[in-house]
Formats: sequence, C-alpha cells, structure tokens
Amino acid sequence: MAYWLMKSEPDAFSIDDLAGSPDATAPWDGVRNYQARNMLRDQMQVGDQVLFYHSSCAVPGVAGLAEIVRSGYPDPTAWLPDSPYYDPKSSQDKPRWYCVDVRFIGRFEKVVPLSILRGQPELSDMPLLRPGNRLSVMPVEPHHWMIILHLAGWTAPSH
DNA sequence: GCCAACGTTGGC
DNA sequence: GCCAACGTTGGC
Repeated sequence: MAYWLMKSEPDAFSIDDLAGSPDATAPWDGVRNYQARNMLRDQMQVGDQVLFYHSSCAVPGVAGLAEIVRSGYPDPTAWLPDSPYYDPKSSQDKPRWYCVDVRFIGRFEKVVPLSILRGQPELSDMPLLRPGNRLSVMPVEPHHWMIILHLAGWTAPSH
C-alpha cells in the first residue's frame, strides 16, 4: 500500500465536497500534467491512502484523508467539449489524461497548515515543500505520512 | 532541437 | 493582486 498527497482548491472541490459525494466517493479528474498523469495511470492502486491537501486558499494545508477505490482510467472530462478540462487531443482510442476514484476516510479536526509542515525539519525533503514544486499529485514517504498524521492528532475512526 | 514567449500554479 | 517557478508552445 502506497501513500499519496493530492491537491485540490477547496473553492472548486474540498474535502467536505468529497465527504458529501454519493458513497463519499468521487473521481479525481481534471489533472492536466504529464508527471501527475503518469502516477494516476500507472502507480496508484486500490487501497492506497491519500492526504487531501487544500491549495490556493486562506490556510493551505492537509485537510484530511482519503483512499483510492478505483485505479487509473481515462479521464472522461477530457472528452466533454463543455468541460473546463476538455482536451480535443484526447480521444477514446488514445486517451491522453487519466483519473482515479477516491473515497473519503476522515477530516482532520484542524487543517495541518503548510506553514506548520515547513516548520518540521523531518519533512523538509517532501516534494510538497520543495521550492517551485507544482505537482498536484505526489507520493508521500511512510515516515512523512506518520509525522503528518501525528501533527493532525489523527486517530482512526472506531467502529 | 533551441529558446523566447506565454500560460498556469499556488503561496503570500 | 503580485510574482516566482515551471511547463508548454511554436517559430526558426
């Protein structure tokens, strides 16, 4: 099982939007970056865990957890002429873009802000914190995952 | 294949 | 709204 971080602008799609989706599941579509596309298409597997990151907002940071429930498949929004993600160069035969389905696991009591992440020397080698990194999907090392869940005060929901 | 121009991302 | 960093585009 692998760990990932996925960025979303909460004004467009927040962790609460995911929680409120049917079956708390939604496609992670609209990614239009080749490096991120390759991870969606080739690497992300059902059961992988995801840090849901809020970007371009008042307090950017990790807002909660999700998991992959469907591995990479062609992103249908690329075929919709009315979609902001439409790409005429993506065909049914040769899809250019891919997406996965993610399901809500939990929301952190408080967002773990980017500023706090930057304050942790142990996290300094996270791609997220590297200057100029603009990837919207990136892998997370297990020890980084543990540190962030600890910062969030996260305890798995009991049943 | 180079590289300038342009567009996008995303923190601040 | 600004701007740095980076990716993409397209002329040559």
